[in-house]
Amino acid sequence: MPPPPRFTPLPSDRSVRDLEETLLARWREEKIVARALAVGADGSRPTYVFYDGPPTANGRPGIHHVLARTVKDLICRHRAMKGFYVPRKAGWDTHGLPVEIEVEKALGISGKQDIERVGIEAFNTKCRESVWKYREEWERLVERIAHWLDYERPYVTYTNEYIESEWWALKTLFDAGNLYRGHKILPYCTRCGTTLSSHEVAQGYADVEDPSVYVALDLVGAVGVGDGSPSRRRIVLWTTTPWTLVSNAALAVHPDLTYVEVRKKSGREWTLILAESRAAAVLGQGWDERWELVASHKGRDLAGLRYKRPLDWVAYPEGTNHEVIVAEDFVSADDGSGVVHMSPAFGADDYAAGKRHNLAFLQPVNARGEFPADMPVIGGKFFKDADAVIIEELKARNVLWKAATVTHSYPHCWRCDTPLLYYARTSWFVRTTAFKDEMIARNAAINWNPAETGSGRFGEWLENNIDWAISRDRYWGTPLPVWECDANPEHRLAVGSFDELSTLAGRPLGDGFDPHKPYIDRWTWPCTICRSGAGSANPPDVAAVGTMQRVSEVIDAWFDSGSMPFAQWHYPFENVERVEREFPADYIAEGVDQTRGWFYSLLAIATGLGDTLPNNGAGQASPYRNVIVHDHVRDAKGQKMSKSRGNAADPWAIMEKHGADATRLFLVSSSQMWVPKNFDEQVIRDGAGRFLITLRNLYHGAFAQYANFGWAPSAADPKPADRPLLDRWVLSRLAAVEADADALLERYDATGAARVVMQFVDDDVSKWYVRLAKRRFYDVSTADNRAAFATMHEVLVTSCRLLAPFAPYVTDWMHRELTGGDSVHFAPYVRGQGAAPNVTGALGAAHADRAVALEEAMAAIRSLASAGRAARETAKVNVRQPLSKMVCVPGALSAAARVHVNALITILAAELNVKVVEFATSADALVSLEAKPNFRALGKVFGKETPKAAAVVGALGPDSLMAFERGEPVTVTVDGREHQLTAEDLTVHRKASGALVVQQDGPLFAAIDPTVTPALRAEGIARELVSRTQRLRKETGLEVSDRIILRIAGPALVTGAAETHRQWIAGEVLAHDVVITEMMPVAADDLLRGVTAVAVELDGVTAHIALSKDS
RNA sequence: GGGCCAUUAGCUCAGGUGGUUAGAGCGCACGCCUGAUAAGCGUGAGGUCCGAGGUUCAACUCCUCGAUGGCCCA
Repeated sequence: MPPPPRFTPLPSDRSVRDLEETLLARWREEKIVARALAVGADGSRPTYVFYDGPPTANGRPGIHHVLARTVKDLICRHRAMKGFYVPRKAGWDTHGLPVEIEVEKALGISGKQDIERVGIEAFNTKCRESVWKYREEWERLVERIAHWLDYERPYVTYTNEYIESEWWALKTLFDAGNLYRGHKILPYCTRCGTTLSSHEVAQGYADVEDPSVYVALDLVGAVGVGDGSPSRRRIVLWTTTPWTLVSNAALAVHPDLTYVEVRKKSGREWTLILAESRAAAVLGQGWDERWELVASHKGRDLAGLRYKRPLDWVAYPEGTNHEVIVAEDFVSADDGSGVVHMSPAFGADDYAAGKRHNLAFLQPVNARGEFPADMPVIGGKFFKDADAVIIEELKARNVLWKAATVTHSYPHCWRCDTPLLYYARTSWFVRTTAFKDEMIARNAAINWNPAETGSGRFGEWLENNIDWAISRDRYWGTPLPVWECDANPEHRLAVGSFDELSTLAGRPLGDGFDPHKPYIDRWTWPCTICRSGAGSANPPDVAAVGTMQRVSEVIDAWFDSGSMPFAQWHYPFENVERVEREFPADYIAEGVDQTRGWFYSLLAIATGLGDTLPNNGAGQASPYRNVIVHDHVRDAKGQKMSKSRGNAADPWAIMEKHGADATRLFLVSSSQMWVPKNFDEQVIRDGAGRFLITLRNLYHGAFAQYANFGWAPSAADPKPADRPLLDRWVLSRLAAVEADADALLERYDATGAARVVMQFVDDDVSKWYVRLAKRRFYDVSTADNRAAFATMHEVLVTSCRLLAPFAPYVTDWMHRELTGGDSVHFAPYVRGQGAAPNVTGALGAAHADRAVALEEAMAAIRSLASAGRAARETAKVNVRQPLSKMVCVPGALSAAARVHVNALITILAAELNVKVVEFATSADALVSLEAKPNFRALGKVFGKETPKAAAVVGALGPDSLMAFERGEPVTVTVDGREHQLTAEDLTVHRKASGALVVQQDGPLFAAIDPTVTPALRAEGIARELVSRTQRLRKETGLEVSDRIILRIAGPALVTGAAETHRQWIAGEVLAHDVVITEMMPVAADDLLRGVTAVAVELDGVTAHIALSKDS
């Protein structure tokens, strides 16, 4: 058996799926993820810390997770290749409302009463199981898309260790006075029975149609204006929540706003008061024709007037103020009537105004959002459902001015879609306003990608920061570790560890200690403060000693995730050194929706904890130094993906069809991370998929299948400096691309990096280098062959490394084949990378292999080739027909590049199949000179006269231009103004004139002489014959190395050409003998001897060729 | 209702500080190659740069006002 080929073939029928799955199996076998995570863990490398924002595993992973994980993975992978130790601990978010709601659904129950009936113990047990529902699928997908992170030892937010770390944090905040209980108006979900934090509310805005109701109320004890006679006066208020009128306590006007009092001209007996600027909106266009102005008032003058409320179903408490007009700054004249109805229990502004004016506080809605059953008309109704009935009632009471509807954005519960109720509740808060400035300062130090998110969206959010409502009146969450005395709630303390709890309670934790509800609420003890008599003037009274009982709340799951920098390591109880080393993070990446979520909770908690965390004193960094914010994935048409629309892409189907490499590459390269991405499978296939096919073909088709004839890297390969210019050019480009890709990744521009490498492989390598160097791979023995192989090998190996973060599968496969060594993921990202990681990547960096002038020259050659081909198309002479001459101008080049252009001219000649390439000179009759004015420079000199000046410059004749080129002074006169032209003012272009066929590309041009002489014609025919013969060889199934006997017949034109180029033809087609005849005698026995013959049309004449294998 | 971000060829995207004929890839058309062939390559046709005003000698670029889409806030 022959030895296996050195470079395993990668034929195009090897499916992506097979390749990736084979590799995946190999990775598993090698335990490569564990190995990758361990590199440098011994302290041999500097650390680059990544924090994983924990997902919940009670939902299936979707395609947007593939995007998120690709972004996370590729930066980490790059930094690991750069020589860092990159710890990447996976995490699971396991608490909170989403989990509870899933369990409610599973149990077929809804609401807190149902949960209490099931029992908290049973309910929480279900929750604990539920969070792992899709864990297996998650882990499989993460593995399949090659997101390498530590799932062996993930952090899990419900574990005792994690919770204990949070207790420590909460106690730290509590002891600093930054955790407090307050009574505030908070957005509240009546179905879930809990308040929501501002970032949760932000998730749930939706456009809804609500009533828009104007109500006209009578002023009480009013004295009429104008003639002074008593009359009825009415004031118009506006609301979109008619149900809150039940608890109306006051009306608010803006003190500085002008209000008009008007009477209908048709002689009604009453007047109407409303904001002047709203009159048209409330009374209709042209209102002043129908209404007369009786008086106008400043808002502050209306304050103190009394009115009669519209609905009187709830009694006002003794000693409160009610049915009074107050002046408040928050009143807006942008909508409504400029008069705002106040209901202190149901609005934050109302509540604050209520405090200021001692207004009656009516809260006739229970925690389920229902009115009391015994209330007239709306008894027992859900608050939102009362609106219609109340409008009817207002009509009946003759106080309704008008009712319409308005579509506006209203907050809903982000989990269950119930409209939220702004409701006065008791809740626990983190006093983030106390360290708002510090958060803003830390935020300023974060490298946000894109920058606008940090300065804009997130920055503004911080500016408007309010205290963080962290408690939830729910069941499955980290319990708030605050204990309160039932005799005196002022006796209150936070417990910061389980040991402390054990000590306070005076009993051991015992096996199976669980800090969750309901168990934790059984931990009580006699209040030590009562016992010591502190806080009381009286001596201790043993009978009055209260019991310390935990408050009932659990905390916001966002507090869980925001605690992960320390809680994932059970800090400060364990792993102190680890956290000292791995806080803060160098890098995180999440979706825009996390701006007010995880991005905020990380910052708020870390800032609040200050120097109780390592490296985190005042003025220190944020908990993350760099962040990439990615946008959402939408469907191919730009629609939001959702289960209900049925347009959500299934990541598994995508993996099967396109593979992880193509999917990742598409997600990264098609557009920046931070713009919404349209997920179009067609684009995956045509873009990233196609690119990967090209890469594979370069490996297999252009390199491996020939290298396997006997090339392997060795000292016999010429040194780069001794290789042909073409090789040196592609190596220079490689070095440039390597530096650029690295620099772009260093600055978190993954899209830019992917594009720069893809562009190089496709354009420079495939379209140019391989096309020109192709024939050099057909043999393996000469120095020239070895140079080509060595160059191609270097290009492929390095390209694999550069692409490894984006397409980890195929690059690893190829890299192993090419190097015979280890996985690409353990290779250095940049060649010559020292032991110390280099993070100072600069675009266009210098490199030993860079030859900038050569790159410049080749760019010019390529442009000329393109112009030359276009010229041939114009002349309708195909490339196989040799032509005598091409005349060109390579444009403005540096002197160094000019030297290279001369050396590269043979490439141009071969590419365009011309005998000679000449450069046009000014003296050349073929060429005329033309001035191209530079508006930018001329504009500075001539200002308004620029267009005239440009025209004058453009009209300069050849003599002037030649003089200008020689450096002699040339002046132009515009409107009598003289100006001596400088090199800045214009560029001189050469243009072909005469009979040549010309194509121009800016300053470049190429002109070909289309004349086909008989000799050229013969040569063209010889080339055609070779081409047809080659095709025939292939059709016949000959091996590329098989020798043949060739017979050619045809008219004199054909035979003459064949005769002239017999030697060359024979060499090209590997013919031992070329028989040239006028006729093609096909003897009967020819067929038996394996002769294949065809008639071919060449350029208008018919020729016959026949070949047989020469055995 | 307010704020932010988009809007450039059929599609996906580039286009420092305003400068003359706005680019690329894909797709499309036409063609080449046939020793990368379930590949490879070339040429070409496609654009009122969302609209309307304005500033300027000159606007895709700056300003104002709109439109559409998205995100965020109240």
